[in-house]
Amino acid sequence: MNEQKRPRMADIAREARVNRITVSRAFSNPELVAKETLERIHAAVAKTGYIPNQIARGLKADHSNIVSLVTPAYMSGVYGQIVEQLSGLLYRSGLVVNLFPVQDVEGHLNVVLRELAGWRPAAIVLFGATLTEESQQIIRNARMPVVELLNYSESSGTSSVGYDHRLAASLLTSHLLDQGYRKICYIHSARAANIINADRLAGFTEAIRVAGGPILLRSERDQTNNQQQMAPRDHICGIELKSTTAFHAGFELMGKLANWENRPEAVLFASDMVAVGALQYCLVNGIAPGKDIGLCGFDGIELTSVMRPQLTCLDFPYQRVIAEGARQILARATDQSTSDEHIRIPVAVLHRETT
Amino acid sequence: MNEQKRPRMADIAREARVNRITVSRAFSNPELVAKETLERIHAAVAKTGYIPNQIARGLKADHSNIVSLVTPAYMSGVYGQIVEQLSGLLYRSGLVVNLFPVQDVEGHLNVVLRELAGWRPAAIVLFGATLTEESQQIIRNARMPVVELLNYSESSGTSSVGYDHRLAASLLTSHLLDQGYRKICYIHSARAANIINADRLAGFTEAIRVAGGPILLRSERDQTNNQQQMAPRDHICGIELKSTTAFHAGFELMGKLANWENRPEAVLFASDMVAVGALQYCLVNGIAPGKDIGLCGFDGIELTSVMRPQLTCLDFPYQRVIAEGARQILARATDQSTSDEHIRIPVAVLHRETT
DNA sequence: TTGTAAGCGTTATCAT
DNA sequence: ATGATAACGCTTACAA
Repeated sequence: MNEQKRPRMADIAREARVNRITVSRAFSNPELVAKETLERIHAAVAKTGYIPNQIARGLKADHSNIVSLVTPAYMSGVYGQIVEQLSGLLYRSGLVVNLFPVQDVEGHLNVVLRELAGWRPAAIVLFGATLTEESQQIIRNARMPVVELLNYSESSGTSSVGYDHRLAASLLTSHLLDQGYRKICYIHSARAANIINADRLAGFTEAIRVAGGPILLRSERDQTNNQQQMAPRDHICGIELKSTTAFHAGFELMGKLANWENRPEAVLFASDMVAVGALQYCLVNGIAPGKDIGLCGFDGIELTSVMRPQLTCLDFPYQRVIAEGARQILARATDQSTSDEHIRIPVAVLHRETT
Repeated sequence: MNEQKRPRMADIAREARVNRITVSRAFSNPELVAKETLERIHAAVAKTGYIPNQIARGLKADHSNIVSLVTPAYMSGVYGQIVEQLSGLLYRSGLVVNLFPVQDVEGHLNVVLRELAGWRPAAIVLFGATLTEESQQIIRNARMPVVELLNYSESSGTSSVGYDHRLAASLLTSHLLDQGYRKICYIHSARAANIINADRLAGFTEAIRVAGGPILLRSERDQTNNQQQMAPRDHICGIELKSTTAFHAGFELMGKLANWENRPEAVLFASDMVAVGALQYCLVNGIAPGKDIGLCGFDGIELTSVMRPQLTCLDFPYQRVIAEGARQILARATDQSTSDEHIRIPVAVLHRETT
């Protein structure tokens, strides 16, 4: 396979009886090349199936039209939509998006970051990754524009568009308290290699503390065959979940919560998918969400409004993240000197039927 | 911003008082470098924040450890899981995965393909893209290993691991017929720039024809504010849906189907998400799936088993796609001479409660 | 409008 | 164990 050698620019040049540089120009500045010459070149390209070597091009140019997004390996909910639309917008501006999925594994982020930076993309876009000191070093050393999306941060050296997840969690928790719920359980991922998760947890505990409530931690590492019984007064419950079974995890977890001696009055879920699973459990088992128990999602993926009763969650205008994000990326990819900008997207509680 | 120049290998060499080539070796063959020298080099790297330029490296080496996946811009259901796990497996073999999302827009695939091929990845992985003659040309000219995932194909020049979507659709349709359903409606995306969708449609019509039924086409371009009323005897209904509103689309479409004069006895959905939306409509509106109407999903995303009643769909062992896919990619990325291989993953109908 | 010369940052090959 | 030299395929700067 692949016996024949790949054609190079020199081959096109010979074929079209011009200098290599003219072929180069035909690609980058066709308006500078005579129409007839252009045609010969195009013919030669078509005939040989020439594909310009971006690597060689990049070596000289030291920039590319690729925007690299660093994302969680499993892109659930809003992530997928944001990537889809962002990619569409940037494409229209001549940029090609590529994603580097990061495993939730020690060190993977740094490996990816280093590799990616070595390819000198036009810009690096981060999706709620937790940046260790080392990660930040890498980013700084890369000396290329970095935009953080989804979480609002004021860290210098990177721009950001997103909302304050701490505040958001706090708002949702306060909402539950306002509705009269007292014993509130927070369900989040126990493996929180993600700044967003950490911020949300902080927001929850803060709101509970402000309300004078005790915070009782519990981490359930394996919710399928767990030995430990949950204690009746737990407020916070971290579950270690495979992202690919979030719905089931929510379903099963709700089963346990419902059977606690001292069942929580409301549950706040850091993941909409887990929340939907839990909602479904309630529906099947005759527990009326919004009456018998309060259920609250987070970002507000599409499903939260398709399910009946509809899940209370955040009113999060993620379209603004896309629009502002695209604008920032474009500006920074084009003009390296653009300075940092931090845009906070406002969120509110979308009070629906489950609370 | 980014004032200072990025350090290069020569800078490290000077700093560590060695030749450039020794620095190079320190990265690629550290065992050939004296321990002490290695330390000086590492110190210099740490001090300057040097990041090897993959572009320059690639120019000389003409290969990289990057595997590029060409995926739909919005990765729903199983796609996401496959990418996540595949990326994990390949990472353990020293390969870094990056995704190129393709918009469902004329020509975008070819733009992406050409760009991507120019970066000379170790392998190209295709996710159910419809390859035009031009796309195939590009792939052939790229002269690099190509693996098609998710759809079984026997096209030469690329390996493949997947199932036969035509057969699958046919199986599901036959299942519905076997259950006694006669008036069966098939709901699929009207914009089918995707070989998978085309195959599924073919499988459905084939099964209906074999059973002696008439095929009645209808394409509904805009299901939110459509002028045309659907005809009562339609068998096939293509809906043009924004991928980000699949659940709602299913919900609303089911509302229409349910109110046809001559309501279909069963509905086969090419998208699980649309199917779940439809199921939810039935639940809310007192239509009993499996009794009043047959509902059938496709791939079998997690939700199909969390919803009650559980959705009938395919029993699709996608883990095998991941395992076999990773094996093939690895073999081809490592050894360019590996020959084509076509693996057909068997599927069966998972008869559940909605049929 | 087209061409010449030089060099982008790395590694393969061959020395020492 | 380390070094010198010559590429890799393209583009920038300048020249004609």
